[in-house]
Amino acid sequence: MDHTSSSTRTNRDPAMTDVARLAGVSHQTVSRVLNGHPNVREQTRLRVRAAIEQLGYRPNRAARTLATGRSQLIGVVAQNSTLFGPSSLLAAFELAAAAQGFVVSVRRVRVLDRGSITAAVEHHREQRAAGIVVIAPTAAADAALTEVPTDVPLVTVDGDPERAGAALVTVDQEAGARLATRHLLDAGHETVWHVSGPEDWFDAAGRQRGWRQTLEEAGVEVPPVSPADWSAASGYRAGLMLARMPEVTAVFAANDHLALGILRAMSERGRSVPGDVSVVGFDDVPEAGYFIPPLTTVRPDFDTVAAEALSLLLSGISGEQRAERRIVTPTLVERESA
Amino acid sequence: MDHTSSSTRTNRDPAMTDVARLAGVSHQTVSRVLNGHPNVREQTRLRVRAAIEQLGYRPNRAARTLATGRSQLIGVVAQNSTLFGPSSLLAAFELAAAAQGFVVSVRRVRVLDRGSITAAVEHHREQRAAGIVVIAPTAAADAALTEVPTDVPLVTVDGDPERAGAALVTVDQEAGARLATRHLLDAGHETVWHVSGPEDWFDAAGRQRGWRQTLEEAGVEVPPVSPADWSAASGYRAGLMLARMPEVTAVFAANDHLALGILRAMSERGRSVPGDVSVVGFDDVPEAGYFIPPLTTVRPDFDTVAAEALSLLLSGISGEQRAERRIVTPTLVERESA
DNA sequence: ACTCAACTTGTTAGCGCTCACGGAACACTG
DNA sequence: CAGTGTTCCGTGAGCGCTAACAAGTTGAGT
Repeated sequence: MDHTSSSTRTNRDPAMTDVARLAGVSHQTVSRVLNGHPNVREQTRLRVRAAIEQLGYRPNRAARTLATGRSQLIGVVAQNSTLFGPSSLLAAFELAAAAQGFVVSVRRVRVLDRGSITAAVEHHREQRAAGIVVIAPTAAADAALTEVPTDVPLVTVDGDPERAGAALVTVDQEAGARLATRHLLDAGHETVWHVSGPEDWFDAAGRQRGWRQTLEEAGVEVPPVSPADWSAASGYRAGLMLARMPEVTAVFAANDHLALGILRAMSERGRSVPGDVSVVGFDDVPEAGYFIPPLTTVRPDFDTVAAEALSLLLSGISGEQRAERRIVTPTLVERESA
Repeated sequence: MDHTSSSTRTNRDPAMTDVARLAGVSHQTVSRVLNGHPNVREQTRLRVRAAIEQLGYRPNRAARTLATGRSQLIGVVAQNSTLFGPSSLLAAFELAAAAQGFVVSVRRVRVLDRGSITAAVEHHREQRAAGIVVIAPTAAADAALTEVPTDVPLVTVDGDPERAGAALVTVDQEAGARLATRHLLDAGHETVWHVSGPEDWFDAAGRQRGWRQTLEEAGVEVPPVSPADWSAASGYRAGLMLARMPEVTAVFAANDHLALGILRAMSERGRSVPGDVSVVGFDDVPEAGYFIPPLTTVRPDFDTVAAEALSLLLSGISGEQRAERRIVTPTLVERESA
C-alpha cells in the first residue's frame, strides 16, 4: 500500500493533509472531525476516521498550540524532595490533570528560594503553559510569586493562607493541629508538648498555631516548642530531650516521621508509648499503622487538595480568574499511640 | 514607551519579528543570537539582547518545535504510587533532565497493565516527545513496550533485566539481595528467611533470586518464601507467621516497609530484634535509621539510576540508538537490626 | 416553484519559528 | 586591482494546525 503516491517525501509522520487526501476531503474537515465539531456529515466523519486509522495519524500538538496560542499543558513547580506530603500531592495532581486531558510538566527546584521559583515559573511561561501550579510551602517560595506576571492562571498549593489576591488551595493545618491537641487533652493530659517542623514552612507554622490556640483556649500551660526539621533524625533528637522530662506525657509531632523519631527515643529511654507518654503525628503516611505502637495521626486528604487545585486552575484557564481560597479539612486517625 | 508603533495589534506576546524590528535587524539574526550561532557581530548581538530585554521577549517553544520537528520534551510514564523507590527515582530524573534543559512531562497510570502503558506512551508520542522513559517494574508493563513503535528513543527503568534489544537501566537487585543474605549468613545464622514483594515485579523477583542463590551457594536450606506486597501491612502479617516459628532467626525483607511491619510483628510477639531475630530491608528509606531498632538495609542509588537513564536517553536522541543495559549496584547500610 | 435558513464543505491566511539559500561586506592573497 | 575566502546578515518558504470567511448543498416553509 502506497500512501505517498502524490508526494515524494519519504518517511515523515502523516499530517492532516495526508489524511484529507486519503479521505477525499479538505484538511479542514479533518480538523473538524478531530475537534468534534458538530457540523460534519456522519458518512464523512467515518471516512475521515478510517483514513486516520489507516495512516496511523496523530495530530501534532505543537502545531495546534502555535495556531491557537494556547496549550493543553499545566506546569507544576515543586521542590526536590521525597517528603510524603508533597509527593502524594504531586501524584494525585498528575492523575487528576491527565483525566482532564492535560499534560503535566513538572519542574523540580533544589531549594525553595526566590530565584529558583521565578526561574521555574518563567520556564513554564516560555512553554506557553495554560496554567501553573506552584507548591510553595515556605515564605521564600511564596514571596517569589508576588513578582511573577499574572497573565497566566496560577494557583499556589500549600502557600501562605494569609496572602490575598491569589488562588490558593491548602489543607487546614490549624484545624488538624487542633484535632490532635484536643484529642490528647480530652484523654486527660495536663498539657501537650509540640515538636515543630521548620518555622519557615506554612505547614509547620499553622500546625504550631493550632496547637497553641487549643492549649490557650483550654487554659492550660503552653510548654516551649521543640524545633526540628521534618526528618526522623531531628524527631529522635527532640524525643531524647522530652524523654528525660517526667512531666512530658503527651507530644504532638508536626509530622509522622518526627513522630517515628520520637517513638524511638521514648523506647530507648524506657518510656512506654502510650503508657507513659502519648504521641500524635500528622500526615498519615502509609506505614504509620505499623510503627511501634501504631501511630494516631492527622490525615490530610491530598486527593481532594489536588482536585481542588485543578478545578481552581481550570476555572482560571477558562476565563473566570478568581482569587479564591479553598481549604481542605483533615481528619484524625485514631490508632494506639495516644 | 510604545513598542507597537508600526502595528495595531494589541496585547500579544512579543515575537521574534518585534525584537528584530526594535533592534534593526532581521528576525533571522535574532534567531541566531538566541541559538548561539557563532557568526554574529558582537555589537549586533548586544543590540538584539537589549531589545529582547526591553520587550520581555520569550521564545515560543511550540513554534520552534513545529519548525524543527523535534521538541525538548522528555515523556515519563510512571505508576501512580507513593512507593519510595519509584518516587525518588522520578524526582531525581526530573532534576537531572531539567539541568540539561529538558522539559519533563509525567504521565501517571493507575495500573501497570498493557493498555494503560501503551496509551501513556502514545500520548507522549503525540506530544512529539524527544524521548520517553518508562518505569516498568512489572512484566505486564514491560510486555506492553514490545508493541510500541521504535521511532522515538525509549529507555525503560526497572524493567525486565533479561529483555534484549532495549535500552534499560536498573539496579542490580540480585547483587543487593546477595549482600543482605550474605551479611546475615556471615553473622552466623543457619539460614535466612525471605518476605518477598509481589511476584510480578522484577524488583521482587530479582531480590528473591539473589537471596535463593546465596543460600544455595552456601549449601544451606532454602526455607519457603513468605509472599507479600510492598506494604507494611503485609509485612506485618508475614512477620506474625515468622514470629511463631522458633527456628526463624534471620529475615531478609524485600523492602523497608515490609521490614517495618516485620519489626512490629516481632515486637508484639516478644521476639527481640536483633537479639532473637535479625532483619534486613531494602531501599534505605530516609526514616529507616529510626525504626526500632534502626534498620540494616540495602541502599540502591537512585540518583545514579536517574543519571544513567538520562544519559542513555540523550545518546538515543542524538542518534546513536544503542540498546544498552546499565546496571547500578547497590550497597549495604549496616545499622542495628542484624 | 422560490426564498431563506440551516447544514456541510472548501479556501485562504496566518500562528512564530528554523532552514536553505543568496548576497553584501570585509579581509587577505597574488 | 581582480580574485578568493570568510564573516555577517537578510529573504523566502514551509513546519501542521486553526480561525474566519466564502460557497455550495439541502430542506423546509410559503
